[in-house]
Amino acid sequence: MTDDRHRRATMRDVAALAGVSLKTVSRVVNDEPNVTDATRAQVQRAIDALRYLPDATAANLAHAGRATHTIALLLSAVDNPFAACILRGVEAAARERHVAVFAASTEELPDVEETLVKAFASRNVDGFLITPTACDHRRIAELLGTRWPVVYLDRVPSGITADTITSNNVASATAATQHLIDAGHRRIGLLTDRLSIGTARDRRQGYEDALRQAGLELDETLIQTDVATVDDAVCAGRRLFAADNPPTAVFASRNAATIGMVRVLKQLGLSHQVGLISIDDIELSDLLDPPLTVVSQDPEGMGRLAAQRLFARLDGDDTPPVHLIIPTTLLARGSGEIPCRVTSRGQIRATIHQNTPQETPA
Amino acid sequence: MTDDRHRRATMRDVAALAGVSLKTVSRVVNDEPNVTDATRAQVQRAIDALRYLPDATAANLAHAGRATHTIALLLSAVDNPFAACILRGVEAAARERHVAVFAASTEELPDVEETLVKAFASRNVDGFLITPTACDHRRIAELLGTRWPVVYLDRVPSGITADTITSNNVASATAATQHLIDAGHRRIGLLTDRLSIGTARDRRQGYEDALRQAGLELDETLIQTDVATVDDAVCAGRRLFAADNPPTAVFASRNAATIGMVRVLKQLGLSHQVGLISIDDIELSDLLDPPLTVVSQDPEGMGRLAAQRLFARLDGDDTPPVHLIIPTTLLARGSGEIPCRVTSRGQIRATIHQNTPQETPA
DNA sequence: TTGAAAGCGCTAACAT
DNA sequence: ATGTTAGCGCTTTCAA
Repeated sequence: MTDDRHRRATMRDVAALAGVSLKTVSRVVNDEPNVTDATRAQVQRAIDALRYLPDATAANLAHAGRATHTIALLLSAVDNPFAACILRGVEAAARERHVAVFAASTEELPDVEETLVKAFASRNVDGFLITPTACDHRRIAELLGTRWPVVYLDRVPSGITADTITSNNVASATAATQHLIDAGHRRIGLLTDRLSIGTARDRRQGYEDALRQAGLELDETLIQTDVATVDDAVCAGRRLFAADNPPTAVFASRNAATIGMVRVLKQLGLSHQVGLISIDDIELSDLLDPPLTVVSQDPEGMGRLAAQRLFARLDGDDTPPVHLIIPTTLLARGSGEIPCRVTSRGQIRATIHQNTPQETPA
Repeated sequence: MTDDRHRRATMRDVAALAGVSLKTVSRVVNDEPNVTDATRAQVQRAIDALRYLPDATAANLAHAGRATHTIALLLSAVDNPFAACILRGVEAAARERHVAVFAASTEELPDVEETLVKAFASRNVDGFLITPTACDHRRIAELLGTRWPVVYLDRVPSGITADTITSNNVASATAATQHLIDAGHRRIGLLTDRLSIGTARDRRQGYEDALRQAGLELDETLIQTDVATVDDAVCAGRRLFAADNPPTAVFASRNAATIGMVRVLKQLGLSHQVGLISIDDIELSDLLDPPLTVVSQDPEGMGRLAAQRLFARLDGDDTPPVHLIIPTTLLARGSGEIPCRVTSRGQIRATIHQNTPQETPA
């Protein structure tokens, strides 16, 4: 061999050094009974001397069907703070069971999602935790069959029934919108993601519910969909406030939407005039001026719960799929309590021109 | 068998169904030559019918010493925005090579770090990317030997020489401190992590260098170490401003330190009186009042570069270890340009008492 | 209490 | 172009 230095000690090496059989070493490594203390010590010495580390994948292969103690977590993007907290929660639950976590980003692309699922299934993970992209998930469910349990996170997968953990999106959106209505607003803008994503649909639903309950009419021009990035949100926000009859408050239903909206309001000098409520708390949001009123979710709890559900499935739980809904909390911090001061049509628009004319499209 | 439904089709099953030998299926699966199109199609049909998915771990075991296309990334905490961006960069580079990434948090605990290293080595990862905890890394280096290459990230590991990617911490800290000096400050507070962490030592070094260059004396009472969390930073900040002769500006050398410091300054009503510069840009920090002046790092680039270095090692690069240093950028946005207005001793302290007496310790 | 043989799912080297 | 044999590192029989 050219690079024997790279070779790793095997159980066979340990057995040879300790002067026992393979199986005896196996017994010691796996803490099985029927080994005398003397033999055990002898083997242990060889293990230490060779710095032997068991090969978990070979062990798994031998005892076919046994757990690899490895799971895969598919997020839209691992660096989104919300996703990062989910990962944290998953990791916490996983560590207790000595389970390792593969983390990956789907980029919201069904193709990437499927590629990742195959890649991890091929690596023999025990199961999957997936934030589903907006596509029919029957393909993935078929691919995984009954061999790999899946728990869906944050969004309900379409086309299938499976274990799912989400926030109470409709109720959260209703509460957020209601909160703005309570502050006197009648024209409330909505920023939301692509409606192919269930979460976005739910939040729009909650928004509409609140308007209806308050007897307010739905104005489609106040609704900006397909807001996936901060830049999208900036564009959407500018569009809203360049319109003839702009909103007096905005409900930003995603963290990216919120960040963009805060940026726009600041640029337009409207931070203290326009009400703003957001879903998803972000670091520093309580230190903004005004502090951000948010409907705070519990991504870490979501991750932990999803992992626990997956482990229950792996432990043999074969009860019907459940949809667990995690409650949210409205944190009134300032931006959502700005009263509706606009009485005459167009007043806010005038303010825009005055402060930052260059920001308003021709 | 009790649960044959859970059984996964093997290459043998495919061979049987296609009426060919194992090896022929193997050739088709691995796109090897010497299979007629007809046979290939025949095998492919069996693969599709059985929804066969190759077992990557078995393949790896067979061709011993071959890559598993799996690496492990150890971060201090996966939900820290800085760490999450590193993960993102690593993932981007890894995906190009079809490499899967295990992500895990050390919690800054050497024991956890070692446990994780063993857990991933045992799972046959190809190599490691590690943000080292504050401990002698010879143990880990010995454990991993030459079998597993390691690239260290963000911090220089102590006790060993190995591939390492860091920011230019000393220079960044010097620049940050110098920036405050340029604004007229003479008493500059420093918030930094435990000095057992190299990064913290480097940043303190840079701070001291800048003071020395400006002919300013070092005042130990202005230096708060062991700031690891936001809460630590809040406490440290209060201590600084409760002192007899408080600083007129602060250099917060970590994102947690910055967040805590912003909080304290806001509570004390000093946001516009005290200069503040930070290392590590955070989402929303440009929207604070005043906007935060930061020395921005490139965690995503760091992650990507580290992964590329690891892959180079895996591809056989055996040149001596390198220490790659990623440049940083000072973004002057407001908080760091607040001029030094304090002329008489104790003036700031008076302000504190006036605004929020309850915040000042007895 | 210990060990020998068989085989997990796959690939390498060598037939045919 | 296709198949056979051996074996990766380990665990499971089952025998001693």
